[in-house]
Amino acid sequence: MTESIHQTPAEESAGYDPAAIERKWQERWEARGTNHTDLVAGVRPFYALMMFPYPSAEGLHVGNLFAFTGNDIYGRFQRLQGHTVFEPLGFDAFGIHSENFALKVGTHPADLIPRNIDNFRRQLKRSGLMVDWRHELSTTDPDYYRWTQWLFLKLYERGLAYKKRAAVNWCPNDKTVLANEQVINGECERCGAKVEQRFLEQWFFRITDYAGRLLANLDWLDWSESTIQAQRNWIGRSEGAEITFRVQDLEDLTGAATIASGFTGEFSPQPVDIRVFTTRPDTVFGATYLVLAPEHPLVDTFTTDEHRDEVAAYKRRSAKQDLVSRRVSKEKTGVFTGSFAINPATQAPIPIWIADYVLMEYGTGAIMAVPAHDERDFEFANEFDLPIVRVVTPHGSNDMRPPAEAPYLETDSVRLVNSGRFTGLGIADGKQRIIEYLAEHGHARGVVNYRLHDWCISRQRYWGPPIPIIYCDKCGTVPVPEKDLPVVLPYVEDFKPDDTGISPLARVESWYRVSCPTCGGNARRETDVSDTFLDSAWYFLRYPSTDSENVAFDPDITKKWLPVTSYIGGNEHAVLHLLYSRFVTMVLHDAKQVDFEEPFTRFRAHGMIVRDGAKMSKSRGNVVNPDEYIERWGADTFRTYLMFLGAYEEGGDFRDQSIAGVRRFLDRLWSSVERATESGAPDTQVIRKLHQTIKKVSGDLAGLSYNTAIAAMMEYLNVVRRGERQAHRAEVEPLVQLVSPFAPHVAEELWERFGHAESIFDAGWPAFDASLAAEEMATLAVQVAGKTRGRVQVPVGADQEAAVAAAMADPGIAKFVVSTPKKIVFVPGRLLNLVL
RNA sequence: GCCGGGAUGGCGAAACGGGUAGACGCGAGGGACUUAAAAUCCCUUUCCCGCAAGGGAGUCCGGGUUCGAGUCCCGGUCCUGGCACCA
Repeated sequence: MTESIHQTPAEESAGYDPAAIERKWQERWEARGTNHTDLVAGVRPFYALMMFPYPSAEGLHVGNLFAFTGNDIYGRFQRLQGHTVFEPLGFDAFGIHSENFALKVGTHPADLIPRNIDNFRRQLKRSGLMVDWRHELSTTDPDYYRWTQWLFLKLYERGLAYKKRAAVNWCPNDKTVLANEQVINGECERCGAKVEQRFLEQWFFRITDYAGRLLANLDWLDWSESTIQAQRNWIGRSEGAEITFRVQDLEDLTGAATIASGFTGEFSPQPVDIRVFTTRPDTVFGATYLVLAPEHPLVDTFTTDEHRDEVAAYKRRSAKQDLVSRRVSKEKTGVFTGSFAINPATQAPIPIWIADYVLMEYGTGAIMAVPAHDERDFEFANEFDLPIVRVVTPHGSNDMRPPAEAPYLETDSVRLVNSGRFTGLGIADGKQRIIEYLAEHGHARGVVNYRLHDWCISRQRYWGPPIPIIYCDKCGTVPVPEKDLPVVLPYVEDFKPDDTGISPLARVESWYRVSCPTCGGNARRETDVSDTFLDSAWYFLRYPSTDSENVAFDPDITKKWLPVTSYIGGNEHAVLHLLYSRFVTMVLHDAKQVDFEEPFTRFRAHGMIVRDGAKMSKSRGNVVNPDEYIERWGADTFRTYLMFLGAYEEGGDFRDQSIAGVRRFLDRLWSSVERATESGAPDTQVIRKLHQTIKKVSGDLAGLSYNTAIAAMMEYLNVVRRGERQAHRAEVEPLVQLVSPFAPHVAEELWERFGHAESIFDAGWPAFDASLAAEEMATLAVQVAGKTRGRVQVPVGADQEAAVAAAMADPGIAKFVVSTPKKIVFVPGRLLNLVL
């Protein structure tokens, strides 16, 4: 029992030897298959999913481990509660990150990635996750991306994949397409050259067709509120109207328009209508000019000869600008087209301009400008001396002058002015009545717009799954037949993007030259690869079916295991990854491939872990390398510390000094178990505290409140050990179970020392006795006139009378009660307030 | 600019339908054990006044509601994450 005093100091200070124990149990788990999930026979399936990592060359980031540990604890807890838990892990290894890194260090990604994955797997295994490694996957594996390509075909079949010309960021120096993240202040992140806009034919998925459903389901999903909000904003529903403005006197311009558009056929004197989208149809009387996006297809048809050069120059200029800096620069530029349109409300002719502050991608690519009530229009009107007409004013104000700065008035306390028969109406009424009025004359209709864009999945890059499409001279676009999948990404020595602006695969003639699957004639493959987000949009469907060779996901297994029971990940993926996964799942649902339309029943976003108050980054030199810490403190300590440093859903601050406290806790637990006695009876007060602790920890784990669960266990252990008392086995054995999700290795070891042959993770979760968990005596805070003056002990359930008597019996309290209380506030078991 | 999250001791943090502010841990101070140190164990530790008993103040700032506010409401400051000319 008191062996420890005979140990060498070094051994004693170590408390227990994590390295030996962790090795022992990791080996034993592997040998016993402890972490294997019986996907077929397992009862009460629980799919505990974590966002799979991108296997970087730097190795596992502590942020990954923070996320995974939190998920692992939750999974282990569910297992202990009787679920069959499936906790798979894989690698998101395609993409521009890997490719760029490989370029930088001069390795081939196909060589680099397996090394990185090996390193990640080693690190992950060391950290003691309950992962069933038999279901590991990598998105770069042809057995995986074969089905990514299959997924593309499913979308294509359903008309949800289409090709169109779209702008990309182009670095004229590196001669390559850049992702938006690679453009820093309008310059290439690598060489600093000014980035330009280029147009390429690209594949898109029609996610906008699903905007309404993607939005509506957010109402019932059990997800972190912040994530739901982010998705709502991203989908960006706005209600408004499409209003049609007719271009005036087009007859006079048609000759010019015909020439400009290269139109050589028969002239037909069709009037030209410009449709605009607005959320403020109530302000149509204040629309004093129209603005079209420079790339709007109608621009040339009504640009007058006089303005043709200027317009053409402006279009060239804005086309040259890269996508990012065009958004960043707020200066208003634009040119007049020379034409006028009729405002359908006022019948007045208003000038038509083009300007790059109007985006072709949103709405109709054209707006009616109401400079009095829109900040951007206001700036533009001031820049170019365009008229400003006030049409909204606060109640009771007779101010008809144009506002000095643009107030975006949309409240209950304003009314319309200068608006003909609608003057005097409120905003909501005005909107409705004006739409109705314009609609009668065919000038308007109510519409809903989303800011969500279709998903561009083409990447003019090498390191990704080739898009399974073949272009035939005769048959046109032909999807690769399913039986020919996968379209294997060839090993290409020179995968550097070049000045063609198209994928490196376009240089590999032996690969792209194929015969048409339909007619056998000359054909070539699509040489773009798909977006990494497509790889990760369905990986959760693959995990349970990694053994299925002939289907992407086995129908029976999928029915049993999906949708995912619990998904935990970072909010950096709140929008793209989670939205794309939802979209893909909905499509598969519509294609009768799965019987659910939402992939993740419950999602929780974990927080971010910083160090010494600042985000970890290589440049700051404050990156935590998990290996070092596991080496020094052991995986159990490291895991528990990560969970202790802050609220899981909020993140926390990593402090080197604080980790020692967690290690001390585990050391104390160890020594208490070592010294525990089985003779006699446990202390009843301690047992009472134990049951309270079980209750508290169970509740905290269910709510991911790991930090407070750990605090509760520490508090309990302090009670057990108070005054160097020897613990009874019955006092500490359940504590070992409570600790096991956090510190699985040491818990297994102690469990074995208690004489159990089975894994602690198959032993269930300790139950608490509600009557024991309840307190006998309550401490009541006593306030006199709202100030806390003392506390008294009363039996639980004591009534107000008893509480007052107890309070008045305390002279320290009674002395403040200088008059008869006017009012007594009594909260049973908590507080008594004597109001004088 | 818009949308999230946040601000609590020397430090990381607790306080979950408004009800004992600071649980738990780190650090610090004191003590025990030791020839000594480390480790371990015990005590103290929000701040101010006081030898003490005790008293006062206190959760970013300013108001408000309430018997009672870290928590709710109004206004502001700062930090942090995301989006960004979305009509």
